Amino acid sequence: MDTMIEKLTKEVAGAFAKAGYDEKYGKVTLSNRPDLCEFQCNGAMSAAKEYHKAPIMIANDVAENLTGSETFSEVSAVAPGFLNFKVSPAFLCAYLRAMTEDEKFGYAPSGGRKIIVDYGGPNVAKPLHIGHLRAAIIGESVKRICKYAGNEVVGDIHLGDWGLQMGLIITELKKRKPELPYFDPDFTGTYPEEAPFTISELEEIYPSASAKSKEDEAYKEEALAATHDLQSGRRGYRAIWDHIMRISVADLKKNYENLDVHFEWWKGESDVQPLIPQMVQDLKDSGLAHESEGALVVDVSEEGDAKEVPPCIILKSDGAALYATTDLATLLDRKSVFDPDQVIYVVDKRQEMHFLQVFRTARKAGIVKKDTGLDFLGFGTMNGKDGKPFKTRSGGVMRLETLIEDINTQMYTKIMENHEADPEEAKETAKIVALSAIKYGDLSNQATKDYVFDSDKFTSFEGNTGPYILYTIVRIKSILQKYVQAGQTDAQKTASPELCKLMNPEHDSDKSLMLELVRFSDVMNEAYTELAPHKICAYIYDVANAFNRFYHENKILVEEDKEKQQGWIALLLLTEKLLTTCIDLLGFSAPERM
RNA sequence: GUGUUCGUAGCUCAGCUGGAUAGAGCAACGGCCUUCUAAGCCGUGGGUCGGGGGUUCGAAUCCCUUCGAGCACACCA
Repeated sequence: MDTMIEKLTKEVAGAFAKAGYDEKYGKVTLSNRPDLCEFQCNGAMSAAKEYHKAPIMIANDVAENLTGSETFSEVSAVAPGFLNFKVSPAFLCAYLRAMTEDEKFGYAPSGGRKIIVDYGGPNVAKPLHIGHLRAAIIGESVKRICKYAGNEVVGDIHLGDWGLQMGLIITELKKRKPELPYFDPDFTGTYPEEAPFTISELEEIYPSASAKSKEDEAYKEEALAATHDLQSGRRGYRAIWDHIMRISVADLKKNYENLDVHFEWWKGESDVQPLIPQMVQDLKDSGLAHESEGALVVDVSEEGDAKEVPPCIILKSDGAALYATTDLATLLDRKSVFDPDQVIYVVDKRQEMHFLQVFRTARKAGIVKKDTGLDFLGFGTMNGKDGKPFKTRSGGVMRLETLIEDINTQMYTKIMENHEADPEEAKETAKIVALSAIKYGDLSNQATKDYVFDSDKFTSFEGNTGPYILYTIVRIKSILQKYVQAGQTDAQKTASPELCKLMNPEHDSDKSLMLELVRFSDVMNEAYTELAPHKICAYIYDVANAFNRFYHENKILVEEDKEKQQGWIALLLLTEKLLTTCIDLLGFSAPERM
């Protein structure tokens, strides 16, 4: 099914052709003067050059060819050469009806590709902090958008599970509990199933070990050695590593679940380590990798670079692999197990250079197929109200759990202040609404920009916020529920045929709402091709505004004219389904009441 | 220093691939609840789109320049 814009463009392009002009000028866009028209076409002005003719004459020619069109109720050519349109109610209703009958409201993306979204990147044994929040929120939404666009998509958390932090933990554990069998090189029995630490101990062990290693050179040496031993497969260390992983991953899962963020793959850096030696050998054999200042590097600078891109380091001068190496091996692994058409990295934008190097190396070396898309979706920093990176009051890094707790509590308090509510239900509702506040607050900004995390603003549920969107949905749900309860027919059944009853725009609030709903496919196309969740936010905000205006002007449940009422109910159903779909793509949901 | 992103109302942000009078929200002020959730709706005030040039019939948008801010610039991830 064509989108509204596509349909209109075809029609107008046809009129251009009929009038003897190139149909490429027939592009229709949303009006930016809603007081004058609903849609517009500026093609006559661009065409003026080619045909050496006054734009208004061209516009007039085209307008003439559109007279009698069933699509438009109004076509006018306005100086200097604008073509202004209003769509006919019948056409609008037909389109809406088609939307209600389609599972995706007429959205028909090409889809069919295999996409990996890489959006986690937490380190095991370290608690999630607010630095992980944006990746999780944006990545989850991008993933859902790509899925909705008909692609086979997997989200990969890409755990940091192979670095020095592991050696540090092992070292510290050894100091504390040297009697454990893991440290006895001669131990040949079975290691205990129970881990020698809990998650909270683990979270305390790492920072303390990290601090010690910075002061104590010998300690650091030991940790490095332990890391090396682990990586070369020392049995006892590997067993500790298994414990760390099990405990830490379970905890991470719990935390991500709380954010309604779910990964299909829980792969980590450790998974691809076995691929590295061969990959490095191949890079050497092909002549791509060469030695430079003691390190093994691949040159990736290209003609036309504004600035020379430093080479991609594959092995450090001591022979150790690093970040880029692991990322390349990960791409190799992904190719062999999933063969993606596109890999999207949702990462802090400060890593752009690194990924540029990795992408270029991957292409040069054939680690990805030629036509595999590699996209870097870099996001900006989350700042506090002072405009500086978000910190706790004491200046430390804030744990994600703490942040979420705080917002939940704030939201709960507000709900209870607002009206009487069952405390248990209010608590659940608060969670749902708080999540929408956090996510919408993030996603409504362009991902690439830094943004200010202002919890007062996000929880204020006024204006352009998640709670406002949820409130709108809840309002609709409430009416639909009452409509059904009032002994009317099942609301669902009245869904589509009645839409045509809406033709009569007595107030233009219902037509405005319809015009918003009809934009859905165009918005989805944009959000998908640009990987831009904020477009969906902007859209549902418009829909919510249009609905609330409509709601205010029309009393639905007491409407005497039953046909009109049914038409409205159908409109509500569509609005509700559409909003619900959109917030699901953003990664949150609506409660029944709030 | 080089590169890069950005600079829009007091604050936080939109502005679709160049179009008509630059839009929201917050904050300020004024209306609207005996009727479907007032977490709402309607209205008022608030702008030299950092400055300067250029391209164009037409620029917040494209190009150049300048000022200011963030970020990145080979063995960390």
